[in-house]
Amino acid sequence: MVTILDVSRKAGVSTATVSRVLNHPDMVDEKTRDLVRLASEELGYRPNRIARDLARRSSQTIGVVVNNFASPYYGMMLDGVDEALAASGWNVIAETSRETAAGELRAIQSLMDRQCDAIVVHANSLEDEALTELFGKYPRLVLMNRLLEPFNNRCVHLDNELGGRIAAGHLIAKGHVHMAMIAGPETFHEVRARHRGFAGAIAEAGLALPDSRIVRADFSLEGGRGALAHLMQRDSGITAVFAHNDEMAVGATEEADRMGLSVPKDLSVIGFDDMTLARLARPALTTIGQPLRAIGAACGRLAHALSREADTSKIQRVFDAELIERETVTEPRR
Amino acid sequence: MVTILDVSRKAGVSTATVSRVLNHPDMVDEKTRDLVRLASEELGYRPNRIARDLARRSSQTIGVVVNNFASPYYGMMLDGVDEALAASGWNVIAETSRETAAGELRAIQSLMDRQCDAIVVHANSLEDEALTELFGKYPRLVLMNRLLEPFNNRCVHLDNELGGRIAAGHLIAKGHVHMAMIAGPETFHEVRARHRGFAGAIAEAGLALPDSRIVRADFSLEGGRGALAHLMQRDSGITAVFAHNDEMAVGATEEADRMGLSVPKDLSVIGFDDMTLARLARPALTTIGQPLRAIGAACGRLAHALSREADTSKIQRVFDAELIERETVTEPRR
DNA sequence: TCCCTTGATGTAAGCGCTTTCATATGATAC
DNA sequence: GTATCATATGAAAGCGCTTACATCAAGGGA
Repeated sequence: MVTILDVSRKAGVSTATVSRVLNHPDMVDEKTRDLVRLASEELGYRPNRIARDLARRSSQTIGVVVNNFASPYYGMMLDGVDEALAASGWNVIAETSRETAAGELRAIQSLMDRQCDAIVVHANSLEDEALTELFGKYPRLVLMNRLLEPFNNRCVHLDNELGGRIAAGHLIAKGHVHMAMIAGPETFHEVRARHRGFAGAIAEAGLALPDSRIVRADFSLEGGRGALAHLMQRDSGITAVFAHNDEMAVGATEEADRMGLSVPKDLSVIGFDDMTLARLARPALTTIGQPLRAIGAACGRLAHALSREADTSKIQRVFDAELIERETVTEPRR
Repeated sequence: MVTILDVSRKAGVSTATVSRVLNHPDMVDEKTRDLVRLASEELGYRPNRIARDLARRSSQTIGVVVNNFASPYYGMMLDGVDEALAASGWNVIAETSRETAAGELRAIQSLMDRQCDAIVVHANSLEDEALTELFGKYPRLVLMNRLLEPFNNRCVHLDNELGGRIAAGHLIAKGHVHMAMIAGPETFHEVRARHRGFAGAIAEAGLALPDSRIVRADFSLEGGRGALAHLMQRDSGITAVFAHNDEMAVGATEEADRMGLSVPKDLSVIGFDDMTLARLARPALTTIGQPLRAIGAACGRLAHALSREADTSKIQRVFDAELIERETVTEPRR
C-alpha cells in the first residue's frame, strides 16, 4: 500500500504538504502542488479513507437502515438517498434490519460505530417509546417514512392519512356506498394512518365502515385473495375495496375474478404504493402513489444538512399521496 | 464520545487490557474481565470502528457495486450477499454505478479507499479488457453474474447460455418450429449468452432462427410491445417468442392481445428472470428463473473467503437457470 | 534455594492521515 | 537597514484503537 509518506518522500516535501494539496490546494505553492500531484500519480497513491476519517473525526457518510434490499419499496428510497448525496461526494452505507426491532437497533448501533455523520432509519418494528428515546439521545437521526410526534423536523414521510382519504374520496365520488378495506398488519404505523384517513373520509361523507368490512392480511398476494374471499362471504353487497398495498389489491382482483366477479364492473379495487406491478397488472390497478424516490432524497438532504449543522428549514418533510387512476375503479352497478 | 481510555481509567487497567477483553477475552483474568465489562457498561462505551479498522488494517467489510438499488434484480442479490455475511459479523457496504463504466470504476475505487477487504462487482458497462486489467491487479475482486474468462474462480454467475437453451428446448418440445427472439441490448453479455444458447439449441434441433426473427429492444414493456409488432409484421407465421426478460415478454403478450392474437393459443411467450411480475401477470408468464439470492450469497461467501485467504474451492460459482412453467406456452396451432 | 515457566498486565509503538503551531523566506514599508 | 507582515512549509501531536514486547508475580522442578 502506498501511503502519504511515500508520496511526501518522492516529492521531497512533508506529509503535511501532501495532505494540504489534497484538501486545501490553495494553501500551497503552485510548483509544490504540481510536484506532489506528479508523485501521487506516479505512485498511484490513493488516500486511505479510514485513516482520513479517523483524523478528521468525520466520515462524510450517511447510514441508512431499511428492512431489506429486495423490495423496490426500499430500493427506490435508497436510490433517492444515494442520488441526493452523490453530488456532495458523500457516501451512503446501508444496513438491513431483517424486519425486527432488535435488528433495527443493531443496525443503528452498527452504523454509529462506523461513525456515520447521520443516520436515516426506516423503522417499523420499533415502538414509539423506543424511538423517542433514541431520537432524544441522538440529534442526527432521521426517520424515514414515519412520523414521530415530538421530532417532526427529523421525520420525512408520506401523508398516509391523506392517502387513505384520497382513496375513500375517489370511491365516494364514483358513487360507492358499501366499501371495504383490506388492511395490513396493525404493527405498521402506515397501516394505522391509512385506516384513519379512509375511515375518516367515509364517516365525514355520512357513510359507514363497519368492522365487518375490515379484514387484515399480510401485504401478500395470497393474503389479498384470502381477505377478499372472507369479505365477500361476510357481506356480498360490497362494491369497492381499498387494499393497503398493491399486491393485496391484485390478489383481491384475482380472487374476485375467480368468484365470477368482474373488476371493475362488479367490484372496484384500489391499491396503495404504485409499485411496478400496479402498472403491469391487468386490469391495470388504480392506486395511491407515493413519491418514494423524492422521500429518500429528502431524507438524504436532511441527514446531510444535520451533519453539517446547516439550515434544514427549507427541506420538505411531508409528501402528498397521489391518486393514480387506471382501470380498476368505476361506478358501482345499481 | 467515550473512548477506550475512559474505560481503562474507570476500570483501573491499561487500554491494552480493555482491548483484550473486547477481542481476546480468554487472555485476561476473569476478575479483570468483569471489572472492564462493568466499566464499559456504565459508561456506555462503544468501540470506534474506524479506529479499530485502522489499527487492524482490515475493515471486515465487503463492498458491493450494483447498477442501482431500485431494481429487485440487484436488491435480491444484495440481500443474498448481506445474508451470507450476517452470521460472521461482517458488513456489506453497497455503492451504485448508475449504469456507466465510469461509475463502475468510481464505485470500485471508492470501496477500495474505504479498505473493503473484498469487493463484489456487478459490472455490465465495463468492457472485458478493462475488467481483465482490474482483476489482474486486485486479487480480492469478485464478479457478480458475469463470466470473465481467465478469472473463472472469481466469477459467480447464472448459466445464461443454458437459460437460452432451456427456453428453446421447451418450445421445441411443445412442437414449435417458427420461433422468434426479442433480445436485449447487445452490450449486455447476458444477452449474448442467452442468444447463443437459444440459437444453438434451435440449430441442433435442425431448425432455423433467421435474423429476420430476431429483434432488439431495451428491456422495457414498451420495447417488448414494439418488438412484437415488428416481428409479426415481418413474418406472421411465428408461433412462439422468447424474450430476454420478463418485462419485454409481458409487453409482447399485451401487444399480441391488441393484435387479436391470444396467448398462448395463437402465440406462446417465454420470458427470462422470473421477477415478481412474471408470477403476477395474467396469463402468468412462463419464464426462465435465476436464483438471484443464492448467486448473491455465493458472491458474499466467496468474497469473505478471499479476504481471509480461506479455501474457496467448495463455493458454487455457476448456477443453473430453471424453467418456470406457467401459462404462456403451449403447443402451436396447426 | 534458585532458576525457569507460565500467565496476566502494562508500555509504547504503530496504523495513515489532519491540523496546530512554529519557523523560514522574501516582500513591503519606514 | 531594520521592523513588519504575508506566505509557504515542516515538525509533531493527535485521532482511538491493536499488538509486539517487556515486565512482574507466582508456581514448579531441580
